[in-house]
Amino acid sequence: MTAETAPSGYDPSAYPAFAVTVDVVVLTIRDRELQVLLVGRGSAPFKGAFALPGGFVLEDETLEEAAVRELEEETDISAADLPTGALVQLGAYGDPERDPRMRVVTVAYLAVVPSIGPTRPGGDAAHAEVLPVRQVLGRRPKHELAFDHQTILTDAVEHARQELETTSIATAFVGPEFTLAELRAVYEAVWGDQLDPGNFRRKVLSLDGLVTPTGQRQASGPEGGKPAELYAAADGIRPLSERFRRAR
Amino acid sequence: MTAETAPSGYDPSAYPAFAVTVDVVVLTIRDRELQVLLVGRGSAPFKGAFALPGGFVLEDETLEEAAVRELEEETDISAADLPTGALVQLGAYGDPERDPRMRVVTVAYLAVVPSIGPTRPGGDAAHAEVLPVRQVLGRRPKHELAFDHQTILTDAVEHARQELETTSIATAFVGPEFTLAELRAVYEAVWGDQLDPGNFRRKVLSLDGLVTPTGQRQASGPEGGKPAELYAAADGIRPLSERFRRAR
DNA sequence: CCAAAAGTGTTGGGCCTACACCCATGG
DNA sequence: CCATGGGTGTAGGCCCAACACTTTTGG
Repeated sequence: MTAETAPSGYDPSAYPAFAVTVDVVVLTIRDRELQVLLVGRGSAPFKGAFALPGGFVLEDETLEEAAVRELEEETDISAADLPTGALVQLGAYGDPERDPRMRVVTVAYLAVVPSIGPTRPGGDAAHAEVLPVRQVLGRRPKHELAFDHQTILTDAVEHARQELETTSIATAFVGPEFTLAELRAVYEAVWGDQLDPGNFRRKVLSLDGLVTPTGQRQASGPEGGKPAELYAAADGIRPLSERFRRAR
Repeated sequence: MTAETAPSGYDPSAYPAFAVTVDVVVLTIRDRELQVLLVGRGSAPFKGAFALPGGFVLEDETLEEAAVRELEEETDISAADLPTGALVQLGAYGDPERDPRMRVVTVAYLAVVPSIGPTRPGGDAAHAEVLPVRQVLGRRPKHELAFDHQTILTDAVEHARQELETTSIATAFVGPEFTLAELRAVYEAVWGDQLDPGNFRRKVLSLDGLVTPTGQRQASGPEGGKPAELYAAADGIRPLSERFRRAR
């Protein structure tokens, strides 16, 4: 009774033991579309289904360190490539039934990256793929993600949509230098709507510390057009001075 | 190696065992001020310090069920009193050093209630008190909350401020019937600024499904004044149709 | 010169702030 | 009748969506 009412004064041998894992939702823009990194499961349960990359939290690492480690183990993304704030916690998922074998509480993270290079299938992950979020979330029940990862992905996308409005997270989707058209494509992909290029430009430039001009210009594409100015993101992902309003 | 890369295919005896707890930040408005329920710790570590109410997650309950149970064990609040959405998860806190005795991952919840009646000190909680958030967060390091609860409380308040803008959570701070002045006092207490009564009224009434008029009027207070109209909240805490903007 | 994309100007409308003002009550 | 708070009216300003227009490139 005592042991159940406070995380203190308990007998260390009397608490229920849980496994704690992290799962990482790695989002990127590919082909002007929001896409997510998934691993195909090579063993039961959910053998053959896709799942989010993830794994156990080790004894002496923080939850965030575990998420970074999983990311580094399965992709070519290193911690140094992740600006502060490009990896955020989504929350804990701990339904007793979420893993049929045992009680596992997982802590989900959202990672936003400009691109996903070669992946390293690790552990029981047979292979890794980058798939459009729209396609994955539109699946019929029998083809859903393993465990409760469908729910986690849904929450992650909602979180990303929200953060676009309040933080500079959009810059984590693009490289170190980018055009405003590229940045606009991020908002359009994540929000799923079209933005006016002129109004977008004014809005972005009016927000303190979202982007800074580099003075450089990018060569025009194959279709011609005026060369775009290049911009760089501010260091780290920070709250915006003012909300970037999503159109209704 | 295999066991570390995915929450599957592992040997159940090979994973690191963690203790998992829930901690609940119970916020309410008292004396026109945002206040939080804290328990005084009766045993080491942090004996004598205040902490958030919380405790172990049991083998067969969800994280949210554990949070509700803790709430019911230490206060007179029952699950039935909590509208859907008045209890939300804040996230997981799992720094290896957060509990000096062992590895504990805690999942923090935010509960918003109209009032906190008599409390039941349980377990090693010597006593419970409701204290102003401003006072608790303003404390010097030596008088801070136990564990990382200072951080959790800070995050909870920030979360609540945010949710006032985007959801109908404000109605969870007041009783089933309330005047717009009472509701306005919630926003003022949580945001820490003054709102224009007239503009507040128009804004609240313009938002779909935030409040519905009961047709009743409340008797005037001791100071006189026009009797206020009474309103009821919509069922459950829901996202607002439009953002309730916080003044800068 | 034409198409295409970047970037700038402009305008009308909606919302919001800051008040002034009226209403209904207790003392 | 006065103080107090509830509730309504309204004018000015800011922001923004929409869209026309200019600029600069490739072909």
